[in-house]
Amino acid sequence: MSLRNAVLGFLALTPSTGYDLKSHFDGSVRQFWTADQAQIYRVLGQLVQDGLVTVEVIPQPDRPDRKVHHITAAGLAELDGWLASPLDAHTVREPFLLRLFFAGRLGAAGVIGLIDARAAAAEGQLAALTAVRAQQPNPADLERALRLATLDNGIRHTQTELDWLRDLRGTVTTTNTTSKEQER
Amino acid sequence: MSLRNAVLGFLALTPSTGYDLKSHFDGSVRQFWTADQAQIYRVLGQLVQDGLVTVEVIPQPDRPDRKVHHITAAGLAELDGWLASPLDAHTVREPFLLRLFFAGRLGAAGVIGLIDARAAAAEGQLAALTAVRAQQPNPADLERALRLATLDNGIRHTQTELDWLRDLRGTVTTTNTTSKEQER
DNA sequence: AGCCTATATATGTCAAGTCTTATATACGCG
DNA sequence: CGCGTATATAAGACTTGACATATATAGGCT
Repeated sequence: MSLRNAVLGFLALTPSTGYDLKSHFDGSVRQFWTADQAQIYRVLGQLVQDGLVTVEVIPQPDRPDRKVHHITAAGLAELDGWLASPLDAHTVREPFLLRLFFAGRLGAAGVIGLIDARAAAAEGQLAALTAVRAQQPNPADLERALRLATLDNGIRHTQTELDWLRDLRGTVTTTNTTSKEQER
Repeated sequence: MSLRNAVLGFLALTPSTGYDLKSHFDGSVRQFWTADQAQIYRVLGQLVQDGLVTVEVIPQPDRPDRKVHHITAAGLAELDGWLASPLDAHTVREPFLLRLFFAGRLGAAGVIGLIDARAAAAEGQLAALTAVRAQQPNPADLERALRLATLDNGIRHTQTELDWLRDLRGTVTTTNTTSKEQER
């Protein structure tokens, strides 16, 4: 359901083809939302049927015609309705935490391996995000400020994850040592 | 696919019925993983078919018989394989960030409303998590340390979210003021 | 010469998860 | 006395999303 609204959101910014939309998703919201290409086209079809979007066909000689989708007044209304609707408690899915929860079986060494792998991934992501962040100019308006904020959110949470991993690594080492000593 | 492994993980801790498993999911990993009751039963069926789990039927006079599921050696092997497998980059879904990305249309006042709603939810969650955390004894072994760590992860990220929201609130107010002054 | 990528849309299939309903009994609350 | 909750399992319908594949051309890389 959010994909539908996200597509409306992008179309409110600028009319786009399905192909364009896929680029927009991959380019600017990838870190907190992904969209499947096939799903985008299906959603566009629904939006047209529902009268929230109109299609302008731009013929191209060599390639498939561009079907540029424009948001309608009804579409904007639905978008605004979504933006202003109450927040629904969304169910988080963190596969890493799930694994960690059961990872005691691996023993301390195995857990350290998991932690380090996770930390490496987080370091990479932090580097990528800060690199993107460094290229951003100071936001001139609210819209840009918000987009920048979503980026900062990712950076802060990634940093928090790294901090937590560092502390956990220490704890696991200590706990393991203690446990070994108890065995003696 | 993770649900399958999580079920194996719980069964490795203690034999359980589908009903028990639902309670375990809701009770201890709810904050980072959810499981649908119907899905749990379907997964249990698959695990039995695959020989990773055996069923012990305990008749009950009044109620439906308890079908206690026990993990097999093959099941433990599969669990360990999962625990030690490389981490797959999981796609994050943050509906709030998606909304914020497009929320410029709402104007500063509307965005502040979104931020405050999110902050209220996060405050509530932080209170709930810290309350649970306060009841936990110091972990005696690795398994308990890891479970406590997943709780700490939630607390830290929730705190980070609150910090970010506070800063964002300030930024939105400032940006809005600047923008208004520019309009004059 | 062959392969990959980019541009552009579309269908088919499958897996996974969500929601609803069904069946049975017992206990506590108002 | 009815309603919700707890105990227990299970099937059905439905939605979403993920992945593969098809079509068509052009340009660049190896």
